[in-house]
Amino acid sequence: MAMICLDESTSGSITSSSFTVKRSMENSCQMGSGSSAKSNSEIGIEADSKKLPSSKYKGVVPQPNGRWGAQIYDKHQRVWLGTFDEEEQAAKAYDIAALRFRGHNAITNLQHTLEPHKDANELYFLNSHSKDEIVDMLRKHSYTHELEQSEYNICASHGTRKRHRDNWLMDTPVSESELFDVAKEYLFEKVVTPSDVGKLNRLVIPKQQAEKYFPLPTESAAKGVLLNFEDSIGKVWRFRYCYWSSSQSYVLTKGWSKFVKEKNLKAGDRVSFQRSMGPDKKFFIGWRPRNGSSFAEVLDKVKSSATIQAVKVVRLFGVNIFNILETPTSSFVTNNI
DNA sequence: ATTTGTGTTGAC
DNA sequence: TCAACACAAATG
Repeated sequence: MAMICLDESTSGSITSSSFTVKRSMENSCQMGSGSSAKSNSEIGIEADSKKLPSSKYKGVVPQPNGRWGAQIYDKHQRVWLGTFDEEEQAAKAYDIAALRFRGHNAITNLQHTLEPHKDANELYFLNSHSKDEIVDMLRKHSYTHELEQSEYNICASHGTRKRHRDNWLMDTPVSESELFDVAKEYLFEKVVTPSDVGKLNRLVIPKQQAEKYFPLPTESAAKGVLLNFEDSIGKVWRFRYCYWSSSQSYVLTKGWSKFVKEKNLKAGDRVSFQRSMGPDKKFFIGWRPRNGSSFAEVLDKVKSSATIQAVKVVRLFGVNIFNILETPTSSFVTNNI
């Protein structure tokens, strides 16, 4: 008889009694075991069942008490990301870990909106911390707070580059090619004027920057040239670039209004330009709202520092992330801002 | 007493 | 890699 009782208990009926209350509210009936994932996600599990309900989210596993665990596998090993009240919280935790562990192409549960500067901050934050640090934050449910804290710090600490000790460009498992095959040099940015976004279909490039970064052969100055610029989502924009002798200014003309329209540029917004550092020398264009985070401002400031050799901007997760090259003595050292 | 999250297994 | 499951370690 003892044997029978043990068999019954191991199947879960005893322990289930204490927690089925909450779970029974959330779930309903049980399905056949075979098919699983998709169907279970919408249907749920029977009230009295000893079976735990599968989550519809990747990396999310049910807990006996009705809560949800999050886990991710890395190097043949499970990494526990903590437990959460809500299934979606666990899913989000997995997503964050996936982005940190596997890069921007990682499959995630939630469809994250690609908001330019907000994402840049978060991705920069993610890669400025070790996997362990991110996991700790997730397990302690402090990730969001830490992230907000860091955004404040980034804006508040402009010149100081002490904040992050870990150099993600040096020790991160993110593949080097993934980072450097898209390395870009930050050139400059302009706060667009009302007429830059008006009906004139032109953007005035500040003379100094224009002559430095977009040199225009005098023979083609009036006629202009066509320049290609790739934006943060990989779309290529073609603008006519020429010199207007009447106003003695360099301008992007044909094609510009289309960019203004699609990006919904408003006066006061910032447009930035980058150039790939490889042999190809492609141009890139970016923009951010008037009150966006001040990465570009940081770059402009830190670039004027004597020890700064160059500012590298790399594209990661579809956004631009920058890196400083400086020469303390003779050797190169890479650092975070 | 409860909850976490690890040990383990088998499917993909 | 991944999640299902059982249960020991951890926690209150």
